[in-house]
Amino acid sequence: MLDDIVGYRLRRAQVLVYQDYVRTVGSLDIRPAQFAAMTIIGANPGLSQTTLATTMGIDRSGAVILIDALEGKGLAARVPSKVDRRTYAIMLTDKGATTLAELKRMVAEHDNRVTACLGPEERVQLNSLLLRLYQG
Amino acid sequence: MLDDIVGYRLRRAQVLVYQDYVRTVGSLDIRPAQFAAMTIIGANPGLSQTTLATTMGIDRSGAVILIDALEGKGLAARVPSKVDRRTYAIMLTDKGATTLAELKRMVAEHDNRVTACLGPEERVQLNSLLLRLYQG
DNA sequence: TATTGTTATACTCTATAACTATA
DNA sequence: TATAGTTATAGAGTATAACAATA
Repeated sequence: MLDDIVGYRLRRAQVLVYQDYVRTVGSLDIRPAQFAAMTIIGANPGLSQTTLATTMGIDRSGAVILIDALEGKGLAARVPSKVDRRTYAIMLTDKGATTLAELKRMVAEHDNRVTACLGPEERVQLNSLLLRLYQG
Repeated sequence: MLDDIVGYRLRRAQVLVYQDYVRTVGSLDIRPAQFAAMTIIGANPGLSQTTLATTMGIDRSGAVILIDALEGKGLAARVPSKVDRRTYAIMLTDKGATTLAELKRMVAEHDNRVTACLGPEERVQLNSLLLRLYQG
């Protein structure tokens, strides 16, 4: 009965995947949301906190906390914008870029392990079905 | 980059599915975990709180809070066990059984809406792939 | 007036550890 | 001693609302 509900399966799968994520990158102590933020900053250096927030689908106040954490670890930096003195350009530090590269390796390994029970074409299928679920 | 990571897609899909769940059963104010608990109790009347907890993969203390909430709404009841005075037999009340039946209809509708973008055989595929993800 | 970043606050979910009463 | 239920507490995650500085 519960097993026929997509939300229930999504949650159970996510719990398991999350546990493997923590086991994999636990030593670095970078949360999934922090990894997502670092990836987005790495691909869009100089973006504002509000842009980061809307990209991640969270509130602006959440981006503040996220950047606070990354800044506290020396992984990201707030650079005052020269065109708009209300905003910061968010950048990865050198340490942040190095750490992100290492994280990407670890997360790729984690992703492979977590989907090890699926064949190559099944992984593609799963990703495509999930994508359609949240893109309509 | 993020879109290639199964954990990221799972989370994004789950957020969307959760929002639709809240919109669907919002008026009843029954959380997903509470619905799961009610479903399990309905299928296994008289089970103990510890059994419920292990079935749901949560801590015993979490089951206490869950049953407290259901009891507070008059949906479930703790019946003292006659064979082991440490335990309670957890039951749905009549109101709980009625509410569960209504919830199941609403959740089925919610599940259909959320997977409306998929064809019938794609829904089966998604459920099967998710199941294999957390069953190995 | 509107927007950016910020803070304070609160709420949900969940885990851990210690307690009690029973076994 | 081991287990069931309970409580207190703490942590992560996120949202809301209000504020100052700037546009």
